[in-house]
Amino acid sequence: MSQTPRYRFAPSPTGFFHVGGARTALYNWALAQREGGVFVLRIEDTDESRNSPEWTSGIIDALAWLGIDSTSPQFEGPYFQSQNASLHIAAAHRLYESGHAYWCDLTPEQIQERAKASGKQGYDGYSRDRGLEPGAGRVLRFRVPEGTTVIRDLVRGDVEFENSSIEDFVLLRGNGSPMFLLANVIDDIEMRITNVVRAEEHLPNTPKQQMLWHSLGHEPPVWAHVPVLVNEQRKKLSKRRDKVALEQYKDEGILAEAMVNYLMTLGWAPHGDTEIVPWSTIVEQFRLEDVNHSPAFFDVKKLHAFNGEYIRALSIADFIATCRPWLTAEDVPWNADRYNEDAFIKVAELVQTRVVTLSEVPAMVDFLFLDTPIIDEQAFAKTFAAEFAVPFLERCRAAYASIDWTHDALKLHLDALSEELVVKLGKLQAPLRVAVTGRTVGPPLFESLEVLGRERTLRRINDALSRSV
RNA sequence: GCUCCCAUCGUCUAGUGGCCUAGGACACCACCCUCUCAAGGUGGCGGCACGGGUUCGAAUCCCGUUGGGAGUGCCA
Repeated sequence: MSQTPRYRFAPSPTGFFHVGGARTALYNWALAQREGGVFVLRIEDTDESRNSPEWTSGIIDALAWLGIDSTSPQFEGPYFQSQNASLHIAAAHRLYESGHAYWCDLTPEQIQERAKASGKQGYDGYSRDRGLEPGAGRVLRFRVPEGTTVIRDLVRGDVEFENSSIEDFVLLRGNGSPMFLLANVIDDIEMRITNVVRAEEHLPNTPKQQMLWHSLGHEPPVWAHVPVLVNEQRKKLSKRRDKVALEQYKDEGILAEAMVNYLMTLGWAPHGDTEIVPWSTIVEQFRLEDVNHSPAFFDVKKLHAFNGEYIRALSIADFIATCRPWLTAEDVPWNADRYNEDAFIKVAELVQTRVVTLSEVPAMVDFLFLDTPIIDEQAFAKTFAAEFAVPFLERCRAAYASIDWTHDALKLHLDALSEELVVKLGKLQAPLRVAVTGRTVGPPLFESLEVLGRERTLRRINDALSRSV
């Protein structure tokens, strides 16, 4: 009879949610879902400097954005490591009483001196058999046994560590507070965790944790250490150098589904030859045994490609709804009261295939809501340098004053002009586009004009004509 | 330094001894479509780090070399 699998995600609240953490959380969540297990969230807040209540709600929000729903029956927590401190300390004392740990009065400086004198690194086990009693400033150290420790890891297979290469590590600090390693293990035991899936950087700590599990009389969980995410220099993603905050990607208009899908293809791939798959497929197919062993480059370009796919897959109604927050934000280039959703709806379809992130949307339609367009000077100079530009615009102005105001009629007229002036339509329309939208690229021009309206179009042509002389 | 991990196109990956003339995706290039730009379509470029084994047969197994990475706190 197998027990229900209990996975866990144990971030420390450092102020923002890291994309690497997001991937680890997603791995755990996918597995818990598929196996009918539980996803336990534990906030590892035992370091004072990494603790602030709003960080925690930030984590919950980030998880929710990723689709990890804290109200799901398969979600448990959040638990707070700091609240279990007495449990950690009690366990440490049990370890002392059973002979698995001992007290040590060496200061870090003394340890360094001894290491220097002996030519070996680290703590040398000096206090192992000194039979010290607990006392002020004394740390409790784990007595690492002889032998070897084998970690059964689902992604890496068996990893062997020589115990002699592991020093007697600290369980309790001189001030009596528990160390992370201990707290982590005690919490996992307490929460009946059966599967630990986390980043590879924890692998070197795992033998210590496994020894703790055994010393405390428990069978260790199933381990799985997944490769880290790296930057183009192939270094672990760091918040100092790299853009790693999930929030930043959300703010630039990355869709959660795209982020989730992309993250899952780092170190793993769905079956078949498309990587764009719904979460349900991922849950069906994801197995730790299939996770790649080497670090994966977090490629923003590919993330954007995924995002473009997801944006284009949206129904037009969903696309409009998804754009709304970006079009009604504070920092939009037009006066908020000038925003007209009906106008946006008319061009939405044309915008949808032209953006990769939602943050690009406002700049693509700003000319509709601005009194006067934001003129790109370089584009203006370049397009108005053409000989035909001014005469063309003058004729355009004359014709557009009376023509039927539909994109077809608008275009038809330019087609005729194009033939007459022997300038290809593609070139011909450029000055018009710059005059009206301020830019050289954008949604199809005649549809844009139709939505803009005759009056505003003519005014902008006038403005352009007068500034070009 | 020491411990551990890793190695398929530029990048993310498929591949678990014969289906591999190594497949897909992103990026890149070309062409088609086209009112700009996209989107879409078609095609192209490009890889098993190296050296030894094992085997009738190796990207796949073993060993070594080289190259990367992670860890190495009274941080988490």
